[in-house]
Amino acid sequence: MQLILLLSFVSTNLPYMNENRFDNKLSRPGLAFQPLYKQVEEQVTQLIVEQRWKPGEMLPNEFQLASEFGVSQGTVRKALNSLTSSKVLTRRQGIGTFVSEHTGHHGLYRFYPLIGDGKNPELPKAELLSITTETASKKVAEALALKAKDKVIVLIRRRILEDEFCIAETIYLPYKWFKALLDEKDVPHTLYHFYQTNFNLTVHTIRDSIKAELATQNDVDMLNIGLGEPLLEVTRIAQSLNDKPMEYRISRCRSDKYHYLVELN
Amino acid sequence: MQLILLLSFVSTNLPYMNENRFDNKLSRPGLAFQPLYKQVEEQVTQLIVEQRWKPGEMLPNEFQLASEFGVSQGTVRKALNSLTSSKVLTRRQGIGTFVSEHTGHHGLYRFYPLIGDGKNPELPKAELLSITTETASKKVAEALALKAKDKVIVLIRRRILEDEFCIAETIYLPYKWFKALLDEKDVPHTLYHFYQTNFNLTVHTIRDSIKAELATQNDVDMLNIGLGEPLLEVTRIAQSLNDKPMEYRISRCRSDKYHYLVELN
DNA sequence: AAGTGGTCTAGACCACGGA
DNA sequence: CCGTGGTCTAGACCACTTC
Repeated sequence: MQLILLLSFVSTNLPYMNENRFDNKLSRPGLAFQPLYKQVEEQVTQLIVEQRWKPGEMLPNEFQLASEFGVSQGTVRKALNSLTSSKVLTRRQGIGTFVSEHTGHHGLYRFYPLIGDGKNPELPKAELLSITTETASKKVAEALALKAKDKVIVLIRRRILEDEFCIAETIYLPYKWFKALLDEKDVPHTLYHFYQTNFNLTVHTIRDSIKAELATQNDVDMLNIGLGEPLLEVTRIAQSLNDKPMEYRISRCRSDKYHYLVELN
Repeated sequence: MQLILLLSFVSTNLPYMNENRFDNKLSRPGLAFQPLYKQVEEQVTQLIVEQRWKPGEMLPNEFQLASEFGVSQGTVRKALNSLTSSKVLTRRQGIGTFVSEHTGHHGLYRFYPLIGDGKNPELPKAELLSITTETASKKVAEALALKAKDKVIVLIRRRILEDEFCIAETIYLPYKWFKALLDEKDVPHTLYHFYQTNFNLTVHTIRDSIKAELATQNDVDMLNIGLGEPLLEVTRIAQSLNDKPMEYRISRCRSDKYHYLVELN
């Protein structure tokens, strides 16, 4: 009898996977069920996408979020730590939890793997040569998950390290998200931070395919190198926080003094 | 035996950061203090290095490990999950926790980023051309953290994908750890699994530097390609579980039909 | 001193896989 | 059926930062 009473008390209080739980905004029954902490992760990500918290802003503390989502503080913590390990959030003891900014040497560098031989990583400057609008080619449309005749904005840049051209880049952006870019007067060197602050599009993951190529006449003109010299061609698809492709870029990189660096574990 | 010794060092049931804790083998006072779960991570890693559990073997369950290390089950769980995310362990619900094996498509692939264009990842076969012993050059000694005149074992291989040579590799291994390799009759295609099972050396992290190069006469002979064609040269340093460099390799890869793939997040 | 995230513990129940 | 890891909660204390 005591056992029964105890059980009924527990189930009203806050049981794990109680039926009441399914009335909660967070929980779903059946096959599509996700653990609560994953649901919290998704909710928080969605709220960032919706700009409830902007990059650099501080989130409420764990207990406030816990009561908002109707879960315990420990579950919120697990979700926040998971988002921290995927670089969406930054946590600082004694301070708070912040939406990561793609700025400085922490967040940005990891997507700039081209290093001068024997040197420390350094962010190159960029010289913007043109901004145009085109109809996406088949390859570009596929990479950006666009329809056949969708428009894209095309940027052509040269990147400069130590007063020397090192990379020639062609960048394709979906017109539907980036059309305001055409009116922009000053497109900065650090595009990913610019995307984040001006278009609310944060680069979350990238996929680089690397090939070796010979310098064409165009490369010679762009990079001031000899015809037929070997170059690294890096083809990149960048995905946003909600896993939609947001940038397609082809970078042709001098390889005589620079190398592409990867660390895996 | 180790278990008994370890248990004898463990002080009684302990509160968090109690003074008694500092008598525990796991805890250290002062500046070098590490959280308990990190200490458990290090201990478990060390025990794997010492072969208390071999690759593929199952560890004791969380409660047994907890009592052995004198911490709570939750702390052990945090340590085991962390080691799982760094690919040292593999956990399967309902089964147990295992030391990761560098085999099959799960553990091995992540270190083979060369993909046929438009194809799915596939492990290449290898043709071993020579095994020799040399004195390490300055560059090799530096990469492998060896003394000036230490010896290294040098393997030269060609790798084959779909009946075609795609990579020419030169591999340098510290003689002190790999000397038994000289007596080996059958060196298999999958070296990292071989290192793990025969030499108790598990590749944990790699660092690849990628450059574009022109095919030399040697490349022409090795890969059956045209002189002056562009190649990817991948220079790799592989580190073991205890972060010591264990392999230095230079791979010259055909780039006409293959590309090197990186995903970052 | 107050507030934050970080660590640690304890205990409950669930889901999976094998006997 | 049992044992495993997975999820969730609750509550304690520690360490860092700012005021």
